[in-house]
Amino acid sequence: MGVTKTEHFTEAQNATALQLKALAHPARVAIMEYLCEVNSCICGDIVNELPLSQPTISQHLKELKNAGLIKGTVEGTAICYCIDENGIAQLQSYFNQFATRLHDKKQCC
Amino acid sequence: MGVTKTEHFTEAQNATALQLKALAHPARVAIMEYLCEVNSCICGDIVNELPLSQPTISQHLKELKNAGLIKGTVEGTAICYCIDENGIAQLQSYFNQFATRLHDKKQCC
DNA sequence: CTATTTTATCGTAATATTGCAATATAATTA
DNA sequence: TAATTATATTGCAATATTACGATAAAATAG
Repeated sequence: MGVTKTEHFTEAQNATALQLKALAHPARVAIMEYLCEVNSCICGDIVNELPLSQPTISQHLKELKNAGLIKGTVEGTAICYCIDENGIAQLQSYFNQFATRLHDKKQCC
Repeated sequence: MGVTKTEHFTEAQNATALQLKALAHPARVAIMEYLCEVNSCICGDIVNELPLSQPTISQHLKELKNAGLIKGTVEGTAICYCIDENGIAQLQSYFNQFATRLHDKKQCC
């Protein structure tokens, strides 16, 4: 055992879980917030900003990219990572809809 | 290695990551959506709704509760679990603020 | 008190994640 | 082409997560 039973859940539920999983680590939250904060599009000086090794940062960036939360474009020898507004918009929409549906129906506890 | 370096990130970043981690599994997304959908406050018939064993559901409920996303009240031999609107409000606010800050600064990619 | 019902916990196997040193790859420069 | 710079990949050890059978605990009913 120990393997998530994705086949039993809806596509949407699996997709949502994957997107949230990409943000379910403080380093990746920190990367997203840093990319959001920095005006210009910042490349691998995330490595200088965070107290993690270059391979570890690279791995976290890969996960964020796979989840559609950031995108990277080659820029000389460096790579320019920026936030993918689409991914954020999806999460924003998910929680806004959730909250709306929640207020429609009274909670009992 | 293999242990998350929480001490290097801000309290807020760690808290956000923990909350998102609680939702980073399709079963827990499904539980939240089920609790949201069901008008009355539903107890352990989540077990009947989802294709997972009772101990597994119980474990997932515990994680959601620890993260402040649901709350449970004893009701006879059963337990009534409902969504904690506070937790959802926090996540909703996080992504709304993130999106707002994002639109203020131009992205380059 | 005993049985029943409902939920939680324990123990454990299978798998996934995290982090980094070492190394590889890709683009540029000399 | 060779050296340099920036990033990615590999391999591995430590730890965490997922799932469930077995069992315990809590509340009620008889």
